[in-house]
Amino acid sequence: LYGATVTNTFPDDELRRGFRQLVRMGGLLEPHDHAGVHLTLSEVMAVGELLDQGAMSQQRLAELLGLEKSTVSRLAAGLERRGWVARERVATNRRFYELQLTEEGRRVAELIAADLRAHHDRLLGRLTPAERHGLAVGLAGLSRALHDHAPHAGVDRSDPGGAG
Amino acid sequence: LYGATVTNTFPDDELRRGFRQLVRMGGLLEPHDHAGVHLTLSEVMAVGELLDQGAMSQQRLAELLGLEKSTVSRLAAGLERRGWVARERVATNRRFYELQLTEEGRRVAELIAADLRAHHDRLLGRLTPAERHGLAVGLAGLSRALHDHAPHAGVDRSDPGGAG
DNA sequence: TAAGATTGAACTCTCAATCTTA
DNA sequence: TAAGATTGAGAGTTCAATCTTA
Repeated sequence: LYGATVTNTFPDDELRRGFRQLVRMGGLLEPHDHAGVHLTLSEVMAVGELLDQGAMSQQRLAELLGLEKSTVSRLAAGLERRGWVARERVATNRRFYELQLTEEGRRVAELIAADLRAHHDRLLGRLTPAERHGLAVGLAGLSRALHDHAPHAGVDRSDPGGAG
Repeated sequence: LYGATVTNTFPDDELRRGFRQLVRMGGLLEPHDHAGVHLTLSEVMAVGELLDQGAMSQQRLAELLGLEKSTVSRLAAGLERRGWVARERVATNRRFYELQLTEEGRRVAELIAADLRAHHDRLLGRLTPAERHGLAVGLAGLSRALHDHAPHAGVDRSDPGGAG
């Protein structure tokens, strides 16, 4: 990526604008209106995790989604209000909520999963095998590099030492 | 990516959660506190575009950033208030604002550019050559596939005819 | 009418403070 | 004290409606 001819002052057009646009467009997760019901991106992610992983606490869901516990608190309340998620205090430790898909919630989650899978199939079908392979390899590496560098990993994030 | 053994009901864990986490972590664009001044991600992008592309209208900036014109209106007002961007109505057509970095704005933008480049250098330095190559190839393909599928490209995403 | 820019309402999210249970 | 969950304030964004200029 770097090393090629650089015409712009800002770094790395491909990564920078590319990633931003990709996610802004929501192309990877949209559409999130499924079968007449509307869900936010985070709600789609949430029911997906509950479908795949089963019952869990709000704290655990927040970790999986990369959201604040306060956000998940409101998110879970919304899903409960719509009848897709049941929230029950854990008997042995009443600090915990146990989140679980209702029957209706499971139905919705499975519809979304099918929609999303079809969407991704179409999307990835437009890539060449080399591009699909490259994406898998490159994202894995990037994810690892970001994780090593993450704030919560204890790395100094604002070290200006290597500027230039 | 697809084609491998699928254990989860929701599609494509790698893409789905990976991308979401990547951007949540902000690892690609952070840090965006530079030399004592704070900028939002969108402000960083904005001064970057103005540095690279020169003067432009708010509409144009909104396109480049993938933001609504209303968002850019407030964003530009903020940058103007802080003395980094000059907004002048175009003489020949007073509907347009011409956005342009001030001298101070250019100084800030160049600092950010250096910070960001160093950050990306460190990040990409943690990837193997194969991963860097894969990322470039894969992202280019994904970007193309998303663009073909994008709403503004005229593809049937939500059938504008009856969506009211 | 059309196009660029602005405003107001609503939504998602974070952060800090607080409540509740252990 | 500690940990899970909730609440309130504030930021950034979108959408729809409006203002301004052509």
